[in-house]
Amino acid sequence: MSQAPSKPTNAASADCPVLATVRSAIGRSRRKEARPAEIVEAALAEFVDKGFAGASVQTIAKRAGVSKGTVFVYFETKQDLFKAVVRTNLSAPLDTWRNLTRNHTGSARELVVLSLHQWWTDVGSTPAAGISKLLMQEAANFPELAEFYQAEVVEPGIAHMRYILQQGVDKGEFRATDLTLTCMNIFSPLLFLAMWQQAMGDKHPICGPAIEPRAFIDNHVSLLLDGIANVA
Amino acid sequence: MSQAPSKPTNAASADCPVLATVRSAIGRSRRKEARPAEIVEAALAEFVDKGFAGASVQTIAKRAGVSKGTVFVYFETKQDLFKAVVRTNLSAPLDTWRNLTRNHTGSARELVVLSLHQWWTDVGSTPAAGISKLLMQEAANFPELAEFYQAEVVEPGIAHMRYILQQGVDKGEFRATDLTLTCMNIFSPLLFLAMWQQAMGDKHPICGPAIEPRAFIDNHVSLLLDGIANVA
DNA sequence: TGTATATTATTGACCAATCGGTCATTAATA
DNA sequence: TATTAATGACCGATTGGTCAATAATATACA
Repeated sequence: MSQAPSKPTNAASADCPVLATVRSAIGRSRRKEARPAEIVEAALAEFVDKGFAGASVQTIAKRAGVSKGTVFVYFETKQDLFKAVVRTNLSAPLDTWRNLTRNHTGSARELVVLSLHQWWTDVGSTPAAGISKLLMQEAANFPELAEFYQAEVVEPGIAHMRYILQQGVDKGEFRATDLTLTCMNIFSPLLFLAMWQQAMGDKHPICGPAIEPRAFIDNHVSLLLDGIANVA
Repeated sequence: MSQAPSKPTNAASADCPVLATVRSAIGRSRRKEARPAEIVEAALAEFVDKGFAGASVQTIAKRAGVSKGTVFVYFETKQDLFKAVVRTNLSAPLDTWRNLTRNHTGSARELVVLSLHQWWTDVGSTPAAGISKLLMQEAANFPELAEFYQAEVVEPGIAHMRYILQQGVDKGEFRATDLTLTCMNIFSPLLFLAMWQQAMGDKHPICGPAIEPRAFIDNHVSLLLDGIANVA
């Protein structure tokens, strides 16, 4: 209304030098259905790298191969985009776990090993692992997301592992412990490793010889099940 | 040189409504020695809350009870301040650990328990724990800090725990495992808990009945030493 | 099938606000 | 009075967010 329509200036020299994206060459294309997913995917990478405050919508748009305006066509605010990114990429591999458990005929011990390796395959080693790192930083500023994460990932995950442990106890394979604490102790090294790799992974050769995830998990399971104490 | 010296305007009505700090009432005071530490302390809280990009120097200055200009008197850039914050608050309780180990006469098992509880007392439960959360997010953008953290905290910590474990193995208390992996598996639940409490702690009643750190550690140690498998 | 029109997905110039950072000025101390 | 710690108005750059203009498509008509 009070906008001054001085000059549109379609000068193709502005500041966006290289799009560097798949669909770069061709100018604008119209793909209403595909856009949100593309933007969310680009935003995931950017948010994981820079955090919520550090990520710029401009850069996200560039990564997605669209203009900044387009981002705001599909997401009202930067916060909304952030929430969409988290909600989209949050995942506990619940269905896989359920199948694993349902079809399992061996020992509870084997099932624990399988579940943890499955988690690494489905979550820990995927871009979705970045969400954990992201939420750890932004939880205080997005309490609703923290609750969502708690309800959709943490609690179901713990409930499932708790079920496996309980079966092991019932069958006499495992001794009785505080199952909730034990579940958290089972998951925390994996979550820590996932975040660590998100933070230190690949880039600069820090952390000496990077941790080999599978060996780490195997060691963890070995400690978890048998402990390190020699039978006296 | 090209500065336009229009009007200094000492109007005491600017935009800084409430200082809300200890020394609020009195105007300016001159305490060259105390300033850096005060600013670093205020910055720690702000950086931990908001991350590097999300924290504003203005707000840090307000928390420290000084003006923004003063911050830049003592720290050249925001990045320098950030580095100072990390370097100042980084701590492995190495000396405490060394004394613990030197004076210890009991079993290696007891020493592990003591060391972990000591870590929680000296680091995990203190504001310094926020540094772990912070570095997890910013490591990629501050590789030098990541290396510093690696060299000053991670490696000495692992080396110390490794020493304890080796003694246990030598005395026949512990069985032989991959000591490096085992050390990381020993520390990761504690680090995870520390970060979790930094992220979710106190505020909004997420995470059901918040984790009780000491119980968590005891459970962890119990699993670590004895495992959960029943002796068949 | 080819052309004109209506529709709408996409754009980028623009805006107010805020950012990190500077520096001439101010006031507390020696 | 001389020294210097502390200040806050100011700067250029960048931010999230808006919107009239633009161009790619679907539709209608020939």
